[in-house]
Amino acid sequence: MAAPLSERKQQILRAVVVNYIKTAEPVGSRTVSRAYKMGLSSATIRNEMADLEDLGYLSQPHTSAGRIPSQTGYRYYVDNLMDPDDLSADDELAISSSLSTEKMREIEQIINNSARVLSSATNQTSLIMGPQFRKSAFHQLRILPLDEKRGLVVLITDTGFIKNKVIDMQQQLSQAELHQVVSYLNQKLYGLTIDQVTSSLINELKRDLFKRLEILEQAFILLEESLKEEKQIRVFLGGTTNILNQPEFKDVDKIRRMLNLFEQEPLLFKILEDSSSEDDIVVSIGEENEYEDIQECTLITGTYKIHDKTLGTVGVLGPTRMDYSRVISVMRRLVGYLNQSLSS
Amino acid sequence: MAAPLSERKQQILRAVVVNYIKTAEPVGSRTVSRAYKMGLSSATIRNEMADLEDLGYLSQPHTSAGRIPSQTGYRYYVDNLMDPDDLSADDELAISSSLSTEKMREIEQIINNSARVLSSATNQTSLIMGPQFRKSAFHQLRILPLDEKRGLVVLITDTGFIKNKVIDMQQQLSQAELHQVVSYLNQKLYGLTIDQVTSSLINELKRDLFKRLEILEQAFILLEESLKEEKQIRVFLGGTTNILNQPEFKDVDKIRRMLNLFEQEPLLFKILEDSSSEDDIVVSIGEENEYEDIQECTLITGTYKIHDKTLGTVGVLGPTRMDYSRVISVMRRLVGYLNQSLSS
DNA sequence: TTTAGCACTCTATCTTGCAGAGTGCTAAAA
DNA sequence: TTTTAGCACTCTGCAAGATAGAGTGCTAAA
Repeated sequence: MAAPLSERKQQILRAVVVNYIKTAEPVGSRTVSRAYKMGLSSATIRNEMADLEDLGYLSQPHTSAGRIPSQTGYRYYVDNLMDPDDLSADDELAISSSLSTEKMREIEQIINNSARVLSSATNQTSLIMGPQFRKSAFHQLRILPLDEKRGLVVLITDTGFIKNKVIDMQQQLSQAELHQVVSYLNQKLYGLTIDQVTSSLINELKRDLFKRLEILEQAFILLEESLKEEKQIRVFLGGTTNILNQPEFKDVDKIRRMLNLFEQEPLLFKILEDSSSEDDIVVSIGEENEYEDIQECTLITGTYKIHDKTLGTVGVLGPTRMDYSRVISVMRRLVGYLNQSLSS
Repeated sequence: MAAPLSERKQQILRAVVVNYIKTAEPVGSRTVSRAYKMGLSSATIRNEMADLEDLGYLSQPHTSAGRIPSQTGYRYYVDNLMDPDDLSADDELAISSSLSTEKMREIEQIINNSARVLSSATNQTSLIMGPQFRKSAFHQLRILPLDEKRGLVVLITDTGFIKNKVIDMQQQLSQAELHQVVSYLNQKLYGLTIDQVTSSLINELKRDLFKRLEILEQAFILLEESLKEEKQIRVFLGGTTNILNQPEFKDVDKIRRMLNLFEQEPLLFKILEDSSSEDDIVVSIGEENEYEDIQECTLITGTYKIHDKTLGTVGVLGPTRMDYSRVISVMRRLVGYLNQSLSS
């Protein structure tokens, strides 16, 4: 399998992949010899293509059709043959304008826009995992009295999350006492990620503060509920209808399975999390994906950060026949802008 | 058009509608005479059916096919012929258990669950408009100092919305001054709906308070942004893939148009708002819908309330061939539970 | 007024035939 | 030894017919 391909074979493989990505039609020897003038007749190309098929890089839908890349073929293309796609000025503009011009304070809105841009620039479906609340670090807890009976607990993280909850206070507490308790909690919790605020830690704190327990019970409930509630993180989708434009999804049954998948947020979350790496863009082709439902697809993922801390994952999902170099370029650019606009 | 139908014609019309809803196949005279033994031969039924076609209640896909209900036919059925569907114990349980058992604090989660239940119980796509922030009444505004340079503005409505925003305070303000300003605002705004807080009102308030203007500028921005940002209210969808099971959507192009519609939240919002009435369940059949995209569909809507105040709209969207009586029953029940669980 | 009977129409499906695209192989040319 | 031309062969997709089935409308009898 690791036998290095001759220069000529590489050129032919590239030609087939590029052509198939563009046309979605099996590529014949004539097409290759004509379109990519390398001074070879179709017969020669035919022989080479037969070799490439034996080596597992190409396959034939039926005896008298052209060749299409196999999964291994795509992999070889991505690893060795692909040349980087320079984004057009238009693309560049589309990405930057939809992200940076507007002053978007809401992180949710930024993510949503990103999903839209990513899907429309790639013509595929995009999935973006929202920032993971649980991985954020505890920053500040406040309790704001609303009236005699109620208060507002506010929890702020370093990544800009603000969680709040109205609580009932069964027992009156003086301003000073409240302040004292709150600052104790802040001191204990500061810098911990939400994940680290386990219930055992909460219990420990409760013991320390048991005198004021009744009032703070509700505040602890906020903490605990935050943990539970955010277990399923939102995954933002863009361009789910784009798969309908792909000829490989003209079968209604495949469409159904795909759309069904899109409705299962927790699963999408797992898929994204599993196949992504913090460092670079990851390309998972066909059966390289663990999840059966997307083994006819390619998933390309990247991660975005705020102040060098990984916040979430960005993904593009489409048929294995996808414009790899374009998607990768777009994603790289998008992630760049995203990092930049989140850090401000 | 208003000529009353004979009892027999009504029975036949009902038979055709019921049968077509069930099978999605044109209904022939033989089928009607056999299945609904009313002691008439198929020939007689044929004559009656020809009459019903002349009257506009039925139509024929082609000369030698059975009849299918026209839009007018469905309308007549819904208004005069339909008998109420008693929900099975299973359905009843499915609805109640997925809504009331769990202690769901988050309104978003309640709505989301409702959408799921509604779509799975009806096998159609469900749309639920979240509570309308803009129609909520202003309840309380608070400003909570976080540190020397920043504060948290909190806006609370009577329907339990809590909006907040971190603001920069360019200028130090004493606790007392802040308190004074905030209570002035609360007094002026209390009880107004968010819709009523127009920018002219805001400007007026700004004039009154112009001495502290710089600090409060940010608080006003929160108000104004709330107005803008919430213009497009979230519409929760359930069972979007259900349309794929409907034989009328076996055309990929129709599917695409439908799914495209589902991605346009503001449009969905308008559709729901326009065709709903506060009082009862509304059935809009085919071209009775204003929006071209759904003129091959039927939209059934209802509204849910909290303390007798209308919060949002619930809808079921599917082909005109839908099980009207079932959908209406399910929706009526769901809205009941929803009202109940929101008011607590 | 209802019914039986029959000719007619339309659709869906299956078969057949054919053109087009592309291959693999062989033998000749470089 | 490598490349090329030529040719027979295979497979698909499409169009044109053929056929069965369902259901109608009409007419004449009950």
